[in-house]
Amino acid sequence: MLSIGEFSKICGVSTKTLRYYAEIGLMNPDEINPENGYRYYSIKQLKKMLFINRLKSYLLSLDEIKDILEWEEDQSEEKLVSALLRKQREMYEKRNALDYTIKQLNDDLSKMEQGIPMMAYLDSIEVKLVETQPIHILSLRKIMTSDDYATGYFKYFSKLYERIATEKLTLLGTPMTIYHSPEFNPAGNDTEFGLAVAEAVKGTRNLPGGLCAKSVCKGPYSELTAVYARLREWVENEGYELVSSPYEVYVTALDHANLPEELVTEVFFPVRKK
Amino acid sequence: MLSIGEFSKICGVSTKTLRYYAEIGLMNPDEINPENGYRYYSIKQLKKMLFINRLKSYLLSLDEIKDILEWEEDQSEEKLVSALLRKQREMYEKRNALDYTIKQLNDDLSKMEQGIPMMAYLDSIEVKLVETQPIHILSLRKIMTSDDYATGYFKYFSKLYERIATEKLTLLGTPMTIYHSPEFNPAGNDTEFGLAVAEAVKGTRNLPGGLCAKSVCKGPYSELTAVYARLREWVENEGYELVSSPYEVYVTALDHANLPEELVTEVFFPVRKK
DNA sequence: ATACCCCTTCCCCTAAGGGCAAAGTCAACG
DNA sequence: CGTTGACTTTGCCCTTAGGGGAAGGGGTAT
Repeated sequence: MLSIGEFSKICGVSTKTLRYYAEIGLMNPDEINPENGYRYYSIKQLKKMLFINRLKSYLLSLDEIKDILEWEEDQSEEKLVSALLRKQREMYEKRNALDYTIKQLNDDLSKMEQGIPMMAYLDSIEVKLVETQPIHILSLRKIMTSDDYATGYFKYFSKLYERIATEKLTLLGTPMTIYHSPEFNPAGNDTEFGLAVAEAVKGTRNLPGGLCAKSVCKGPYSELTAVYARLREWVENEGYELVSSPYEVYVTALDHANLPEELVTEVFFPVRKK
Repeated sequence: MLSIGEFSKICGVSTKTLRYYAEIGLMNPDEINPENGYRYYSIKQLKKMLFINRLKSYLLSLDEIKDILEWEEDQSEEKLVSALLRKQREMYEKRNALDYTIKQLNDDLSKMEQGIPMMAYLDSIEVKLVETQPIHILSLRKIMTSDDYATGYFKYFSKLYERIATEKLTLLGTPMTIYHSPEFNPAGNDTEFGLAVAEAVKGTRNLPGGLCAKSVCKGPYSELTAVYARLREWVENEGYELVSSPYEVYVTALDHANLPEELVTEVFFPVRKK
């Protein structure tokens, strides 16, 4: 039997960590002296500890590792493989995200080398005042998190397209979303997915027309907030005020064929003169 | 002026976050109504918020961002660039680490496909009983964290080599480290860097010889713990006990020329029969 | 005046432990 | 046998960047 200190030294895990693992039930010492509470670990547990460390290095949480250790024996093999394959996918996604961020950072750095301030692109976002016509939209209203936004986009617009097809409605224009949430909430925002149609049937509602401040966002959706900020600034500077929820029109669909750099999104802020 | 909700919606930042940023002094609302405590943000702050978000996307901590915002104006430009270059380096390192982990994971997965359990390699680590001779070592004892281990390795062995050169001592064998810490501590471990020399001068100490369990670790240092565990297991199974601190001998130096896969490290556990 | 939404502060929660303190225990040395 | 120093225990607070929810007060449109 090994004292906690010896065990710690051999596996390269702090005693603090070992006590924590005992606390959360991930790995209990093989024996605890009932008189003084001293923890003693067996040689066999060294291997278990190394296994835990290996899983940790693959970015599994302690909870996930605990599950894996509890399967043990019966069908542990294939379940472990499937868990690792899941992590593998996560790691590839993580690497793609990291690569994208590095690319963005390099873009900004090369701009700064040319003396262009990082946020200069904001001032070059153009705003136009337009008059929109009232339309009928067939819509679905859902609470969406930004994470599964892409999934939801496909799912709900597919549903809407299906209805248009089965009910033989006349589609006008491209998909749009309207943001009803009074504030941004990472847990989910009140989002309306809509398609303009010629007919007014049940399930459609009227989207009133009127004066709008409009900008076009070319690029990934992550740059939309900049467009929002610029529009809001313009509204203020020109002496207008918002009258209802802003909405976006997707000129190019989010599709596997489109690179995020090629996306075109129009943003509308319904306004009136103050 | 924008209420916290409007501001939140436009920048895509939750009100919770905005209150938190005010709390830590990262971004205070431009105006607070003294009667009801309502926060009001100006249009100008939209740009600041977007800047903060951009820096956050580059993995800067809120503390680092706060520093950057406080430089503002004077030499902010070059300091910002240098901070971003530092982050760029960190991100490249992070990507390399991620790539390495992915590779390891893929190795394990392909082993498992062949029906080889993940931790099987442990049992194939060979242990030999050897008799070592007492030697003199010129050494330096330091508290080292595993992070700056590589740096320290170069630094301290360089110092020792320098002394050997200036004092014209006779170098015997390759560098070694001895682990004195009674337990593993992530904040730093009591590590002795030593070089065997023929002469006994001041600054050298005697490293007693004797019976040792010995294993060889081929590969990166992260696999050393497995060797430690295997050695400890062997010591137990064969009825020996540890008599002093284990030590490692670096057969191939950690050098830019060597890939981690090519490193060879001998691990010695001084033992005696129980 | 009411209803409903919006805003405030306050407190607890996260993952994976680290730091520190007070107190108890063990083993070795004299 | 006693003491010292090393080792271990529990307990409490701290970390990042906020999220969740409660309790209470304010704002405004009807």
